Amino acid sequence: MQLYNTLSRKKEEFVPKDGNNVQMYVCGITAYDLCHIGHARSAVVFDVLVRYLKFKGYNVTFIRNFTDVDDKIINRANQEQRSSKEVAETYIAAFYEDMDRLGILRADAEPKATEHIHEMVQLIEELIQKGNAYVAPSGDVYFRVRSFEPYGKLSGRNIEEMEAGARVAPGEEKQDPLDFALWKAAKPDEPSWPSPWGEGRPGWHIECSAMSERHFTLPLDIHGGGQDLVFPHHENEIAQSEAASGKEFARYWVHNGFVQIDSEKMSKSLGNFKTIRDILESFLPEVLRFFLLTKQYRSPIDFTTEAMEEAEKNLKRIYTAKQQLEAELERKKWSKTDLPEEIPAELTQHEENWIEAMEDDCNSAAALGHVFGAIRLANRLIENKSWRKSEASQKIYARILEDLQTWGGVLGLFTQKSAAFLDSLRHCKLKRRELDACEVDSLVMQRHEAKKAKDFERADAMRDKLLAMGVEVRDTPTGPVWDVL
RNA sequence: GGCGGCAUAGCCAAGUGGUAAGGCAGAGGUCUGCAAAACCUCCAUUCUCCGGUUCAAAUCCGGAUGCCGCCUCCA
Repeated sequence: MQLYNTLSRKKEEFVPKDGNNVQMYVCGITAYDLCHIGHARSAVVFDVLVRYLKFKGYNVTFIRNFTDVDDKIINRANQEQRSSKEVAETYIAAFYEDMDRLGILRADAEPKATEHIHEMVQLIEELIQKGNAYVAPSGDVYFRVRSFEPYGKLSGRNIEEMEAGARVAPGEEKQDPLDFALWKAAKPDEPSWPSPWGEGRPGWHIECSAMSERHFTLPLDIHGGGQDLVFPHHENEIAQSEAASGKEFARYWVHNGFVQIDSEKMSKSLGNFKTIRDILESFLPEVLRFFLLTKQYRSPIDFTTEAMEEAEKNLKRIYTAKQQLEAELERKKWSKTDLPEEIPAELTQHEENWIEAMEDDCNSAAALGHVFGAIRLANRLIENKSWRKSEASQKIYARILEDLQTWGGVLGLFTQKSAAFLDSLRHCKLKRRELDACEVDSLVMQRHEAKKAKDFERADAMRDKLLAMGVEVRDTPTGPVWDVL
Protein backbone atom coordinates (compact mmCIF):
# COMPACT_ATOMS: atom_id res chain seq x y z
CA MET A 1 0.00 0.00 0.00
CA GLN A 2 0.98 3.62 -0.40
CA LEU A 3 1.70 5.57 2.77
CA TYR A 4 2.50 9.25 2.98
CA ASN A 5 5.84 9.66 4.68
CA THR A 6 6.41 13.02 6.34
CA LEU A 7 10.14 12.41 6.04
CA SER A 8 10.10 12.33 2.24
CA ARG A 9 6.95 14.43 1.84
CA LYS A 10 5.44 11.98 -0.56
CA LYS A 11 3.52 8.75 -0.74
CA GLU A 12 5.75 5.71 -0.70
CA GLU A 13 5.07 2.02 -1.15
CA PHE A 14 4.94 0.56 2.34
CA VAL A 15 7.37 -2.33 2.71
CA PRO A 16 8.15 -3.53 6.23
CA LYS A 17 11.77 -3.91 7.18
CA ASP A 18 11.34 -7.47 8.33
CA GLY A 19 9.19 -9.45 5.92
CA ASN A 20 5.71 -9.73 7.32
CA ASN A 21 6.38 -8.09 10.67
CA VAL A 22 5.46 -4.48 11.28
CA GLN A 23 6.71 -2.46 14.21
CA MET A 24 4.48 0.53 14.80
CA TYR A 25 4.78 3.15 17.51
CA VAL A 26 2.37 6.01 18.07
CA CYS A 27 2.80 8.77 20.63
CA GLY A 28 0.05 8.51 23.17
CA ILE A 29 -1.35 11.05 25.56
CA THR A 30 0.08 13.04 28.41
CA ALA A 31 -2.28 12.02 31.17
CA TYR A 32 -3.22 15.34 32.72
CA ASP A 33 -6.76 15.89 31.42
CA LEU A 34 -9.70 14.24 29.68
CA CYS A 35 -9.17 13.31 26.05
CA HIS A 36 -10.56 15.71 23.49
CA ILE A 37 -11.77 15.12 19.98
CA GLY A 38 -8.27 15.63 18.62
CA HIS A 39 -7.07 12.65 20.61
CA ALA A 40 -10.06 10.76 19.26
CA ARG A 41 -9.04 11.46 15.69
CA SER A 42 -5.46 10.39 16.21
CA ALA A 43 -6.61 7.23 17.97
CA VAL A 44 -9.14 6.37 15.27
CA VAL A 45 -6.77 7.07 12.39
CA PHE A 46 -4.01 4.86 13.74
CA ASP A 47 -6.50 2.24 14.88
CA VAL A 48 -7.71 1.97 11.30
CA LEU A 49 -4.15 1.80 10.00
CA VAL A 50 -3.36 -1.05 12.41
CA ARG A 51 -6.56 -2.87 11.50
CA TYR A 52 -5.90 -2.48 7.79
CA LEU A 53 -2.32 -3.72 8.05
CA LYS A 54 -3.60 -6.75 9.96
CA PHE A 55 -6.31 -7.23 7.35
CA LYS A 56 -3.56 -7.32 4.73
CA GLY A 57 -1.97 -10.13 6.69
CA TYR A 58 0.87 -8.29 8.39
CA ASN A 59 1.92 -9.32 11.82
CA VAL A 60 1.62 -5.93 13.50
CA THR A 61 3.09 -5.06 16.85
CA PHE A 62 1.59 -1.79 17.95
CA ILE A 63 2.84 0.31 20.83
CA ARG A 64 1.23 3.43 22.23
CA ASN A 65 2.81 5.03 25.26
CA PHE A 66 1.52 7.10 28.15
CA THR A 67 3.40 10.14 29.38
CA ASP A 68 2.78 10.00 33.10
CA VAL A 69 5.42 12.41 34.33
CA ASP A 70 5.44 15.94 32.96
CA ASP A 71 5.07 19.61 33.90
CA LYS A 72 1.37 19.64 33.09
CA ILE A 73 0.68 16.62 35.25
CA ILE A 74 2.63 18.17 38.10
CA ASN A 75 0.71 21.44 37.77
CA ARG A 76 -2.56 19.60 37.82
CA ALA A 77 -1.51 17.58 40.82
CA ASN A 78 -0.61 20.77 42.70
CA GLN A 79 -3.96 22.33 41.81
CA GLU A 80 -5.87 19.30 42.97
CA GLN A 81 -3.69 18.58 45.98
CA ARG A 82 -2.99 15.11 44.70
CA SER A 83 0.11 13.25 43.68
CA SER A 84 1.24 13.22 40.05
CA LYS A 85 0.78 9.50 40.07
CA GLU A 86 -2.86 9.82 41.09
CA VAL A 87 -3.51 12.43 38.43
CA ALA A 88 -1.90 10.29 35.74
CA GLU A 89 -3.78 7.19 36.84
CA THR A 90 -7.07 9.04 36.82
CA TYR A 91 -6.65 10.24 33.26
CA ILE A 92 -5.21 7.00 31.97
CA ALA A 93 -8.34 5.27 33.27
CA ALA A 94 -10.46 7.95 31.57
CA PHE A 95 -8.49 7.43 28.35
CA TYR A 96 -9.31 3.73 28.33
CA GLU A 97 -12.94 4.38 29.04
CA ASP A 98 -13.26 6.87 26.17
CA MET A 99 -11.21 4.83 23.71
CA ASP A 100 -13.12 1.66 24.47
CA ARG A 101 -16.33 3.46 23.64
CA LEU A 102 -14.85 4.52 20.31
CA GLY A 103 -13.87 0.95 19.55
CA ILE A 104 -10.13 1.61 19.62
CA LEU A 105 -8.22 -1.65 19.91
CA ARG A 106 -5.77 -1.92 22.76
CA ALA A 107 -2.14 -1.64 21.72
CA ASP A 108 0.13 -4.65 22.15
CA ALA A 109 2.11 -2.71 24.70
CA GLU A 110 1.17 0.52 26.44
CA PRO A 111 4.29 1.52 28.32
CA LYS A 112 4.34 4.32 30.85
CA ALA A 113 7.26 6.71 31.05
CA THR A 114 7.71 6.15 34.77
CA GLU A 115 8.21 2.44 34.18
CA HIS A 116 11.16 3.06 31.88
CA ILE A 117 13.27 5.57 33.75
CA HIS A 118 16.15 3.12 33.77
CA GLU A 119 16.20 2.84 29.97
CA MET A 120 16.03 6.61 29.64
CA VAL A 121 18.96 7.09 31.99
CA GLN A 122 20.96 4.56 29.99
CA LEU A 123 20.14 6.27 26.74
CA ILE A 124 21.11 9.67 28.16
CA GLU A 125 24.40 8.28 29.44
CA GLU A 126 25.15 6.94 26.02
CA LEU A 127 24.45 10.34 24.48
CA ILE A 128 26.75 12.04 27.00
CA GLN A 129 29.51 9.54 26.24
CA LYS A 130 29.21 10.16 22.56
CA GLY A 131 29.34 13.91 23.04
CA ASN A 132 25.75 14.49 21.96
CA ALA A 133 24.64 15.61 25.40
CA TYR A 134 26.08 17.46 28.38
CA VAL A 135 25.33 17.91 32.05
CA ALA A 136 24.68 21.46 33.23
CA PRO A 137 25.77 22.59 36.68
CA SER A 138 22.23 22.26 38.06
CA GLY A 139 22.03 18.60 37.10
CA ASP A 140 19.93 19.22 34.00
CA VAL A 141 21.10 17.28 30.97
CA TYR A 142 20.71 18.75 27.49
CA PHE A 143 20.97 17.36 24.02
CA ARG A 144 23.52 19.22 21.91
CA VAL A 145 21.51 19.83 18.78
CA ARG A 146 24.50 20.98 16.72
CA SER A 147 26.15 17.62 17.32
CA PHE A 148 23.51 15.90 15.23
CA GLU A 149 24.08 17.04 11.70
CA PRO A 150 20.77 15.92 10.12
CA TYR A 151 18.71 17.80 12.74
CA GLY A 152 15.65 19.27 11.06
CA LYS A 153 15.27 16.61 8.38
CA LEU A 154 11.76 15.59 9.43
CA SER A 155 10.28 19.05 9.86
CA GLY A 156 12.14 20.59 6.93
CA ARG A 157 14.01 23.17 8.95
CA ASN A 158 17.63 24.01 9.13
CA ILE A 159 19.54 24.86 12.23
CA GLU A 160 20.56 28.35 11.09
CA GLU A 161 16.94 29.38 10.56
CA MET A 162 15.86 28.00 13.88
CA GLU A 163 18.68 29.72 15.70
CA ALA A 164 17.12 33.11 15.00
CA GLY A 165 13.90 32.41 16.86
CA ALA A 166 15.30 30.29 19.66
CA ARG A 167 15.60 31.61 23.17
CA VAL A 168 16.94 30.34 26.42
CA ALA A 169 14.27 30.39 29.09
CA PRO A 170 15.20 31.75 32.52
CA GLY A 171 16.66 29.03 34.66
CA GLU A 172 17.91 26.94 31.76
CA GLU A 173 21.61 26.36 31.38
CA LYS A 174 21.86 25.55 27.69
CA GLN A 175 25.09 25.93 25.80
CA ASP A 176 23.04 26.70 22.73
CA PRO A 177 19.45 27.98 22.56
CA LEU A 178 18.50 25.07 20.30
CA ASP A 179 19.46 22.43 22.84
CA PHE A 180 16.64 20.61 24.58
CA ALA A 181 16.34 18.90 27.93
CA LEU A 182 16.89 15.18 28.29
CA TRP A 183 16.81 15.21 32.07
CA LYS A 184 15.51 17.83 34.46
CA ALA A 185 17.05 18.19 37.91
CA ALA A 186 14.52 17.67 40.69
CA LYS A 187 12.70 20.65 42.12
CA PRO A 188 11.08 20.53 45.56
CA ASP A 189 7.81 18.57 45.70
CA GLU A 190 8.21 17.09 42.26
CA PRO A 191 8.40 13.40 41.48
CA SER A 192 12.02 12.41 40.93
CA TRP A 193 14.26 9.45 40.35
CA PRO A 194 17.93 8.92 41.08
CA SER A 195 20.42 9.29 38.24
CA PRO A 196 24.16 9.73 37.75
CA TRP A 197 23.43 13.49 37.60
CA GLY A 198 21.40 13.59 40.79
CA GLU A 199 17.70 13.32 41.48
CA GLY A 200 15.51 14.37 38.60
CA ARG A 201 13.00 13.40 35.97
CA PRO A 202 13.16 12.73 32.25
CA GLY A 203 12.43 15.25 29.55
CA TRP A 204 9.47 14.55 27.34
CA HIS A 205 11.23 13.56 24.14
CA ILE A 206 13.55 10.97 25.63
CA GLU A 207 10.60 8.80 26.72
CA CYS A 208 9.57 7.79 23.26
CA SER A 209 13.13 7.12 22.15
CA ALA A 210 13.81 4.95 25.16
CA MET A 211 10.51 3.08 25.10
CA SER A 212 10.55 2.35 21.41
CA GLU A 213 14.08 1.00 21.65
CA ARG A 214 13.14 -1.05 24.66
CA HIS A 215 10.30 -2.79 22.84
CA PHE A 216 11.53 -2.75 19.26
CA THR A 217 14.64 -3.23 17.20
CA LEU A 218 15.47 -0.05 15.31
CA PRO A 219 14.41 1.10 12.87
CA LEU A 220 10.69 1.14 13.58
CA ASP A 221 8.55 0.60 10.51
CA ILE A 222 5.96 3.23 11.33
CA HIS A 223 6.06 6.06 13.81
CA GLY A 224 2.88 8.07 14.12
CA GLY A 225 1.32 10.96 15.93
CA GLY A 226 -0.48 14.24 15.46
CA GLN A 227 0.90 16.76 13.00
CA ASP A 228 1.87 19.07 15.82
CA LEU A 229 4.36 16.51 17.09
CA VAL A 230 6.54 16.75 13.98
CA PHE A 231 8.44 19.61 15.56
CA PRO A 232 9.99 19.49 18.02
CA HIS A 233 8.94 16.16 19.52
CA HIS A 234 9.60 13.78 16.65
CA GLU A 235 12.58 15.76 15.40
CA ASN A 236 14.11 15.39 18.83
CA GLU A 237 13.31 11.70 19.03
CA ILE A 238 15.18 11.20 15.78
CA ALA A 239 18.15 13.16 17.07
CA GLN A 240 18.30 11.18 20.32
CA SER A 241 17.79 7.74 18.87
CA GLU A 242 19.91 8.11 15.77
CA ALA A 243 22.77 9.86 17.58
CA ALA A 244 22.84 7.14 20.23
CA SER A 245 22.29 4.08 18.08
CA GLY A 246 23.81 5.13 14.79
CA LYS A 247 20.78 3.49 13.20
CA GLU A 248 17.81 4.93 11.42
CA PHE A 249 15.04 5.55 13.97
CA ALA A 250 11.84 5.12 11.96
CA ARG A 251 11.23 4.40 8.31
CA TYR A 252 7.75 5.81 7.77
CA TRP A 253 6.55 8.87 9.63
CA VAL A 254 2.78 9.20 9.60
CA HIS A 255 1.01 12.28 10.97
CA ASN A 256 -2.69 12.97 11.26
CA GLY A 257 -4.23 16.39 10.68
CA PHE A 258 -5.98 18.48 13.29
CA VAL A 259 -9.60 18.71 14.28
CA GLN A 260 -11.03 22.19 14.12
CA ILE A 261 -14.19 23.34 15.83
CA ASP A 262 -16.45 25.51 13.67
CA SER A 263 -13.46 26.29 11.43
CA GLU A 264 -11.33 27.45 14.31
CA LYS A 265 -8.42 25.86 16.02
CA MET A 266 -9.49 24.09 19.15
CA SER A 267 -7.77 25.66 22.11
CA LYS A 268 -8.35 26.32 25.75
CA SER A 269 -7.98 30.04 25.23
CA LEU A 270 -10.76 30.12 22.62
CA GLY A 271 -12.96 28.12 24.96
CA ASN A 272 -13.98 25.75 22.19
CA PHE A 273 -12.45 22.65 23.65
CA LYS A 274 -14.54 19.54 23.08
CA THR A 275 -13.82 16.43 25.05
CA ILE A 276 -14.86 13.03 23.78
CA ARG A 277 -17.29 12.87 26.67
CA ASP A 278 -18.89 16.19 25.75
CA ILE A 279 -19.64 14.86 22.30
CA LEU A 280 -20.85 11.47 23.44
CA GLU A 281 -23.45 13.26 25.55
CA SER A 282 -25.29 14.02 22.31
CA PHE A 283 -24.03 11.49 19.78
CA LEU A 284 -23.32 7.79 19.65
CA PRO A 285 -19.66 6.78 19.73
CA GLU A 286 -19.91 5.10 16.36
CA VAL A 287 -21.25 8.32 14.84
CA LEU A 288 -18.18 10.17 16.08
CA ARG A 289 -15.96 7.46 14.69
CA PHE A 290 -17.75 7.60 11.33
CA PHE A 291 -17.44 11.38 11.24
CA LEU A 292 -13.72 11.22 11.92
CA LEU A 293 -13.28 8.85 8.98
CA THR A 294 -15.21 10.97 6.48
CA LYS A 295 -12.11 12.99 5.70
CA GLN A 296 -8.66 11.92 4.57
CA TYR A 297 -6.57 11.62 7.73
CA ARG A 298 -3.91 14.17 6.80
CA SER A 299 -6.30 17.06 6.15
CA PRO A 300 -7.81 19.16 8.88
CA ILE A 301 -11.36 18.13 9.71
CA ASP A 302 -13.96 20.60 10.90
CA PHE A 303 -16.17 19.46 13.75
CA THR A 304 -19.66 20.96 13.63
CA THR A 305 -23.04 19.79 14.87
CA GLU A 306 -24.27 19.71 11.27
CA ALA A 307 -21.41 17.47 10.22
CA MET A 308 -22.15 15.12 13.10
CA GLU A 309 -25.83 14.99 12.19
CA GLU A 310 -24.86 14.17 8.64
CA ALA A 311 -22.58 11.39 9.83
CA GLU A 312 -25.48 10.11 11.89
CA LYS A 313 -27.79 10.03 8.86
CA ASN A 314 -25.17 8.26 6.80
CA LEU A 315 -24.56 5.61 9.38
CA LYS A 316 -28.26 5.11 9.88
CA ARG A 317 -28.65 4.55 6.18
CA ILE A 318 -26.05 1.81 6.24
CA TYR A 319 -27.48 0.10 9.30
CA THR A 320 -31.00 0.31 7.91
CA ALA A 321 -29.90 -1.41 4.73
CA LYS A 322 -27.99 -3.99 6.74
CA GLN A 323 -31.09 -4.73 8.75
CA GLN A 324 -33.14 -5.16 5.59
CA LEU A 325 -30.57 -7.51 4.13
CA GLU A 326 -30.63 -9.61 7.26
CA ALA A 327 -34.42 -9.68 7.16
CA GLU A 328 -34.42 -10.78 3.50
CA LEU A 329 -32.09 -13.65 4.27
CA GLU A 330 -34.67 -15.05 6.69
CA ARG A 331 -36.77 -15.90 3.65
CA LYS A 332 -37.49 -19.64 3.25
CA LYS A 333 -38.52 -19.80 -0.40
CA TRP A 334 -36.39 -18.40 -3.19
CA SER A 335 -37.22 -18.07 -6.86
CA LYS A 336 -35.11 -19.05 -9.83
CA THR A 337 -35.23 -15.59 -11.41
CA ASP A 338 -31.94 -14.60 -12.99
CA LEU A 339 -30.20 -11.37 -12.21
CA PRO A 340 -28.54 -9.31 -14.93
CA GLU A 341 -24.86 -10.16 -15.16
CA GLU A 342 -23.82 -6.62 -14.37
CA ILE A 343 -25.17 -6.86 -10.82
CA PRO A 344 -22.49 -9.18 -9.41
CA ALA A 345 -19.95 -7.37 -11.55
CA GLU A 346 -20.97 -4.09 -9.99
CA LEU A 347 -20.48 -5.50 -6.52
CA THR A 348 -17.06 -6.78 -7.49
CA GLN A 349 -16.24 -3.28 -8.66
CA HIS A 350 -17.24 -1.77 -5.30
CA GLU A 351 -15.12 -4.36 -3.52
CA GLU A 352 -12.11 -3.56 -5.68
CA ASN A 353 -12.64 0.17 -5.28
CA TRP A 354 -12.78 -0.18 -1.54
CA ILE A 355 -9.42 -1.93 -1.43
CA GLU A 356 -7.95 0.56 -3.87
CA ALA A 357 -9.03 3.45 -1.63
CA MET A 358 -7.50 1.90 1.46
CA GLU A 359 -4.34 1.04 -0.44
CA ASP A 360 -3.98 4.70 -1.28
CA ASP A 361 -2.69 6.06 2.00
CA CYS A 362 -5.57 4.62 4.00
CA ASN A 363 -8.17 6.82 2.33
CA SER A 364 -11.15 6.07 4.53
CA ALA A 365 -13.20 8.90 3.03
CA ALA A 366 -13.01 7.38 -0.43
CA ALA A 367 -13.53 3.90 1.00
CA LEU A 368 -16.76 4.98 2.68
CA GLY A 369 -17.98 6.28 -0.67
CA HIS A 370 -17.66 2.78 -2.06
CA VAL A 371 -19.51 1.29 0.89
CA PHE A 372 -22.49 3.36 -0.21
CA GLY A 373 -22.19 1.87 -3.67
CA ALA A 374 -22.82 -1.57 -2.20
CA ILE A 375 -25.63 -0.24 -0.02
CA ARG A 376 -27.38 1.23 -3.01
CA LEU A 377 -27.00 -2.03 -4.87
CA ALA A 378 -28.58 -3.91 -1.98
CA ASN A 379 -31.51 -1.53 -1.81
CA ARG A 380 -32.03 -1.79 -5.53
CA LEU A 381 -32.29 -5.59 -5.43
CA ILE A 382 -34.69 -5.54 -2.51
CA GLU A 383 -36.81 -2.94 -4.25
CA ASN A 384 -37.22 -4.99 -7.40
CA LYS A 385 -40.19 -7.36 -7.04
CA SER A 386 -38.83 -10.13 -9.23
CA TRP A 387 -35.19 -9.90 -8.16
CA ARG A 388 -35.95 -9.57 -4.51
CA LYS A 389 -36.71 -13.25 -3.90
CA SER A 390 -34.32 -14.82 -6.35
CA GLU A 391 -31.60 -17.22 -5.38
CA ALA A 392 -29.12 -15.04 -7.24
CA SER A 393 -30.09 -12.12 -5.01
CA GLN A 394 -29.73 -14.28 -1.94
CA LYS A 395 -26.09 -14.79 -2.83
CA ILE A 396 -25.59 -11.06 -3.34
CA TYR A 397 -27.29 -10.24 -0.03
CA ALA A 398 -24.97 -12.59 1.81
CA ARG A 399 -21.97 -11.25 0.00
CA ILE A 400 -22.82 -7.63 0.81
CA LEU A 401 -23.27 -8.52 4.46
CA GLU A 402 -19.89 -10.20 4.38
CA ASP A 403 -18.38 -7.13 2.74
CA LEU A 404 -19.89 -4.90 5.40
CA GLN A 405 -18.35 -7.12 8.01
CA THR A 406 -14.95 -6.98 6.33
CA TRP A 407 -15.04 -3.24 5.69
CA GLY A 408 -16.50 -2.54 9.10
CA GLY A 409 -13.88 -4.73 10.71
CA VAL A 410 -11.17 -2.50 9.28
CA LEU A 411 -12.92 0.82 9.81
CA GLY A 412 -14.31 -0.20 13.19
CA LEU A 413 -17.84 0.50 11.99
CA PHE A 414 -21.07 -1.40 11.23
CA THR A 415 -20.16 -4.13 13.67
CA GLN A 416 -23.14 -3.77 15.99
CA LYS A 417 -26.37 -5.65 15.55
CA SER A 418 -28.44 -3.41 13.30
CA ALA A 419 -31.49 -3.49 15.53
CA ALA A 420 -29.38 -2.61 18.55
CA PHE A 421 -27.68 0.25 16.75
CA LEU A 422 -30.92 1.68 15.40
CA ASP A 423 -32.50 1.38 18.79
CA SER A 424 -29.69 3.18 20.57
CA LEU A 425 -29.68 5.82 17.85
CA ARG A 426 -33.37 6.41 18.45
CA HIS A 427 -32.80 6.71 22.18
CA CYS A 428 -29.93 9.06 21.63
CA LYS A 429 -32.10 11.31 19.48
CA LEU A 430 -35.02 11.12 21.92
CA LYS A 431 -32.65 12.31 24.61
CA ARG A 432 -31.45 15.18 22.42
CA ARG A 433 -35.04 16.28 21.89
CA GLU A 434 -35.98 15.53 25.48
CA LEU A 435 -38.78 13.21 24.41
CA ASP A 436 -40.20 10.21 26.18
CA ALA A 437 -40.46 6.96 24.24
CA CYS A 438 -43.64 5.78 25.99
CA GLU A 439 -45.37 9.05 25.30
CA VAL A 440 -44.43 8.86 21.64
CA ASP A 441 -45.57 5.24 21.46
CA SER A 442 -48.90 6.19 22.89
CA LEU A 443 -49.44 8.99 20.37
CA VAL A 444 -48.38 6.74 17.52
CA MET A 445 -50.87 4.09 18.60
CA GLN A 446 -53.65 6.66 18.88
CA ARG A 447 -52.92 7.72 15.32
CA HIS A 448 -52.90 4.10 14.23
CA GLU A 449 -56.34 3.57 15.78
CA ALA A 450 -57.69 6.64 14.01
CA LYS A 451 -56.24 5.39 10.77
CA LYS A 452 -57.77 1.96 11.17
CA ALA A 453 -61.10 3.67 11.77
CA LYS A 454 -60.50 5.51 8.46
CA ASP A 455 -60.52 8.80 10.32
CA PHE A 456 -57.73 10.10 8.12
CA GLU A 457 -58.23 13.68 9.16
CA ARG A 458 -57.52 12.86 12.78
CA ALA A 459 -54.70 10.48 11.86
CA ASP A 460 -53.03 13.14 9.73
CA ALA A 461 -53.47 15.75 12.42
CA MET A 462 -51.76 13.46 14.88
CA ARG A 463 -48.98 12.78 12.46
CA ASP A 464 -48.46 16.52 12.09
CA LYS A 465 -48.38 16.87 15.84
CA LEU A 466 -45.76 14.15 16.12
CA LEU A 467 -43.77 15.71 13.32
CA ALA A 468 -43.80 19.02 15.17
CA MET A 469 -42.30 17.17 18.13
CA GLY A 470 -39.61 15.81 15.82
CA VAL A 471 -41.08 12.35 15.40
CA GLU A 472 -41.67 10.83 12.00
CA VAL A 473 -44.20 8.02 11.61
CA ARG A 474 -44.03 5.47 8.86
CA ASP A 475 -46.70 2.89 8.09
CA THR A 476 -45.47 -0.57 7.23
CA PRO A 477 -47.30 -3.84 6.54
CA THR A 478 -46.53 -4.87 10.11
CA GLY A 479 -47.82 -1.66 11.66
CA PRO A 480 -46.50 1.83 12.26
CA VAL A 481 -42.88 2.49 13.08
CA TRP A 482 -41.46 5.81 14.16
CA ASP A 483 -38.17 7.54 14.32
CA VAL A 484 -36.84 10.78 15.69
CA LEU A 485 -35.66 13.36 13.17
C1' G B 1 10.02 36.76 9.51
C1' G B 2 10.98 31.18 8.50
C1' C B 3 8.65 26.35 7.16
C1' G B 4 4.39 23.72 5.48
C1' G B 5 -0.66 22.87 3.93
C1' C B 6 -5.33 23.92 1.66
C1' A B 7 -8.85 26.31 -2.13
C1' U B 8 -13.76 20.94 -6.15
C1' A B 9 -21.80 22.06 -6.73
C1' G B 10 -26.19 25.24 -1.75
C1' C B 11 -23.28 22.25 2.16
C1' C B 12 -19.75 18.05 3.42
C1' A B 13 -16.21 15.40 0.52
C1' A B 14 -13.11 11.76 -3.05
C1' G B 15 -10.18 12.48 -7.14
C1' U B 16 -2.31 14.16 -8.46
C1' G B 17 -2.03 13.93 -16.46
C1' G B 18 -6.98 11.15 -20.14
C1' U B 19 -12.03 14.29 -19.74
C1' A B 20 -15.50 15.43 -12.26
C1' A B 21 -16.72 9.07 -6.62
C1' G B 22 -19.94 9.35 -2.57
C1' G B 23 -23.17 11.70 1.14
C1' C B 24 -26.57 15.70 2.75
C1' A B 25 -29.98 19.26 0.94
C1' G B 26 -33.22 20.26 -3.54
C1' A B 27 -36.64 18.93 -8.04
C1' G B 28 -39.60 15.20 -10.62
C1' G B 29 -41.34 10.03 -10.63
C1' U B 30 -42.66 4.82 -8.50
C1' C B 31 -45.03 3.27 -3.92
C1' U B 32 -48.98 5.25 -0.39
C1' G B 33 -55.86 6.98 1.73
C1' C B 34 -52.18 11.02 2.14
C1' A B 35 -47.25 10.55 3.84
C1' A B 36 -42.59 8.38 5.11
C1' A B 37 -38.67 4.93 4.10
C1' A B 38 -36.59 2.71 -0.17
C1' C B 39 -35.81 2.85 -5.35
C1' C B 40 -35.42 5.49 -10.31
C1' U B 41 -34.26 10.18 -12.88
C1' C B 42 -32.25 15.13 -12.64
C1' C B 43 -28.82 18.44 -10.05
C1' A B 44 -20.38 21.09 -11.27
C1' U B 45 -19.14 21.51 -19.85
C1' U B 46 -16.31 22.43 -14.72
C1' C B 47 -12.56 22.26 -10.14
C1' U B 48 -10.28 30.50 -6.53
C1' C B 49 -7.96 33.69 -10.46
C1' C B 50 -4.03 34.67 -14.35
C1' G B 51 -0.23 32.74 -17.34
C1' G B 52 2.80 28.35 -19.01
C1' U B 53 4.09 22.97 -20.28
C1' U B 54 1.30 19.02 -22.95
C1' C B 55 -2.25 15.85 -28.17
C1' A B 56 -4.60 16.10 -23.25
C1' A B 57 -4.41 19.60 -16.62
C1' A B 58 -8.95 19.96 -11.10
C1' U B 59 -4.37 17.22 -11.40
C1' C B 60 2.45 19.44 -13.50
C1' C B 61 5.22 24.53 -13.51
C1' G B 62 5.24 30.03 -12.48
C1' G B 63 2.50 34.07 -10.47
C1' A B 64 -1.75 36.38 -7.79
C1' U B 65 -5.64 36.22 -4.08
C1' G B 66 -7.86 34.00 0.14
C1' C B 67 -7.90 30.61 4.32
C1' C B 68 -5.25 27.54 7.81
C1' G B 69 -1.33 25.10 10.63
C1' C B 70 3.66 24.86 12.78
C1' C B 71 8.00 27.66 14.51
C1' U B 72 6.38 27.63 22.87
C1' C B 73 3.09 22.75 25.77
C1' C B 74 -0.35 20.51 22.34
C1' A B 75 -3.36 14.63 18.91
